[in-house]
Amino acid sequence: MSFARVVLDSPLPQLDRLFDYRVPPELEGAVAPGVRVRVPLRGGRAARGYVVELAERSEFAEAARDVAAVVSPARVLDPAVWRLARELADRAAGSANDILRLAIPPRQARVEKAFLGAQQGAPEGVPAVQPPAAAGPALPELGVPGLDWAGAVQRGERFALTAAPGPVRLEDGGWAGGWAAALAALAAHCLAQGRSAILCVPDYRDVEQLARALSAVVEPERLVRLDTRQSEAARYRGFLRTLLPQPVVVLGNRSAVYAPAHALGAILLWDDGDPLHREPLAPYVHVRDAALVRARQAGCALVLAAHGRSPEAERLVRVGWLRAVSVPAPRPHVMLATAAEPGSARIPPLAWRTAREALRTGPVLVQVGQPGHSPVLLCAECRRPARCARCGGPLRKASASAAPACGWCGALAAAWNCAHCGSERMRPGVAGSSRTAEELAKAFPNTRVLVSDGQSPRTLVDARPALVVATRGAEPLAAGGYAAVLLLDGERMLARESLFVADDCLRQWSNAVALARPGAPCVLAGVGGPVAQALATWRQPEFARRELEQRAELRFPPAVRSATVTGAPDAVAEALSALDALDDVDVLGPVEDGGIDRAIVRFGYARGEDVASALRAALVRSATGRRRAVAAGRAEEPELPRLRIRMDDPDVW
DNA sequence: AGCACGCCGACT
DNA sequence: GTCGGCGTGCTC
Repeated sequence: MSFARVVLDSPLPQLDRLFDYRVPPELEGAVAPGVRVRVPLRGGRAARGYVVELAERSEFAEAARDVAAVVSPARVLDPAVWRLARELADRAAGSANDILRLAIPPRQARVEKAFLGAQQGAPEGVPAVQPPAAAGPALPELGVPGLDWAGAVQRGERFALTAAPGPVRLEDGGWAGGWAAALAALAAHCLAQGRSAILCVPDYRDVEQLARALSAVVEPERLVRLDTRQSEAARYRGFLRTLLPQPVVVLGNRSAVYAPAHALGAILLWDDGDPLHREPLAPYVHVRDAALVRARQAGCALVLAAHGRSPEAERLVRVGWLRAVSVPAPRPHVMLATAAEPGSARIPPLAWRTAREALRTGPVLVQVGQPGHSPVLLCAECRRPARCARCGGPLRKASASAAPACGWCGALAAAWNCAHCGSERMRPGVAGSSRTAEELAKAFPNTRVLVSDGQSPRTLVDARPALVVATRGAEPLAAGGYAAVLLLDGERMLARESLFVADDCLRQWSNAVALARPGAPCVLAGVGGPVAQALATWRQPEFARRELEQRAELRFPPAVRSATVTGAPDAVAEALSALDALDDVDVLGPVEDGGIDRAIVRFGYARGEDVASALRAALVRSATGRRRAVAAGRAEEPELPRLRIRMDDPDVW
């Protein structure tokens, strides 16, 4: 008699552990580690789950019931992925099962059938090894001095890589960012050693770009894409492909970091500071953290590559976990144009001149902060937001010629006057991308003006002169690079209330500057101070280090970690009391908001395990303990908010 | 989540 | 004496 240890597919924290089931004779052999199973639960309920391992004996031998069925023979839960899910869940005070939901795409029966059919002849559950391909493409230069990459893959070394700015020409005549070519080369070398590489990039346009760069150096049948833009079927097909015992290059977004790639040699993460790398689903594990833990567990190499340096990456360099390396490149030509009168000249004279000059030789990128026409209208006198007379909503204009209307109730603001100063005149607030485009079209009558924003992003523009107005993050690549780059609305971008604005702005400006051709002028308008200096001198790591030092003094992340505890006041108090005995832990709050308490716990990295396990235990207690603390209220009382724990939430700062 | 077990009030 | 109320705790 043997037993199957099963992880249940349930969101309940109290079920987040392994359950033992007997393997009935008729399922002997079919129940194998990694397969999806159906199992009974007390009360005639059926649950789904994955077999984590088989065992000869069990503590629960008498209580154990039989595995009900094997859903399919595909071994979709890789042992290494299970270990990763367990550790990440523990670190994030969440369920391993929640991680598995990200790691294993939903089953597609038809896709799986085709996959298993192709494995005919191989022992059950063990896919056939495909013959190694004939001599592949020639390996590209790595271009990172002092980096023994082959040795690094062997020894599992970790790096913060600064990529060279500027686009590069690909073999097929196309263009890609230098960063993409660099990462493609690292992945190709890893593959040449017979090891898999995982490439994680923030958004689908980065996937496209990197896929182009990879196509020159990796055979197509060795490349597996796992991105959010794919259909469910394509994603599952790609996922199953990574289960085969042969090295591949996995390219994708956040969840690619969990791919069960065979003989993993390296994890390569592009632009770890991009907010798209934050996982929006519980337990909210950042891809950077997942990559760090996985690289340590797998003993594989890790590269955090960027044009700049996130404070998190800088911290890892400071503590010696990452070694800083870079692709040598000339420093970009960045000029600062500080407006004489603050808020007046949105496009300073230097920027106009630069654009005019550059337009003779190629496209000019204009980065703006906001999409659309003009999101808000302000009072022309007192500069306060113009409000709807009827409902108090913000007034805006849908296009240049449209009448101002309320963004909430839609009422036209016919005879408007400012509720504050009585003025009858409005002026546009921040100009959006299309408004800037109109403005520029007027100023440069015989020039093409292209717009790229979140709604209709462009990926590539040709090398002919054009003004390319793009919102931050939606900048197209230009063939040969931009002849000039103008960074507008910097002041407005920096004015956002968040601890991380400066990092974020510097990162986005750096990425825009990196789209310029070598030596092309780039103008940052209306911003001074250390952030602007860091961009102009192209010394982002030093800025990151200063940020980190300041945050260490204030005890802000990433100098420390944090946990947000929310819920009913007594539940929050109970959870916090579990932390009393720990040192290097302090609590901000709790503060009350609509019957819900919220507290922020800060702690040093060394305390992470203790804090997470204490909070997790409190969460389980609150989920299993007396459900209705106030049993007296029998009617539909406003349901008590359960306890919620979130580790390292950047949005609270 | 759902369901079984368990310890106090009205009943054939 | 027993049936059943729902609070409490467990799920291999």
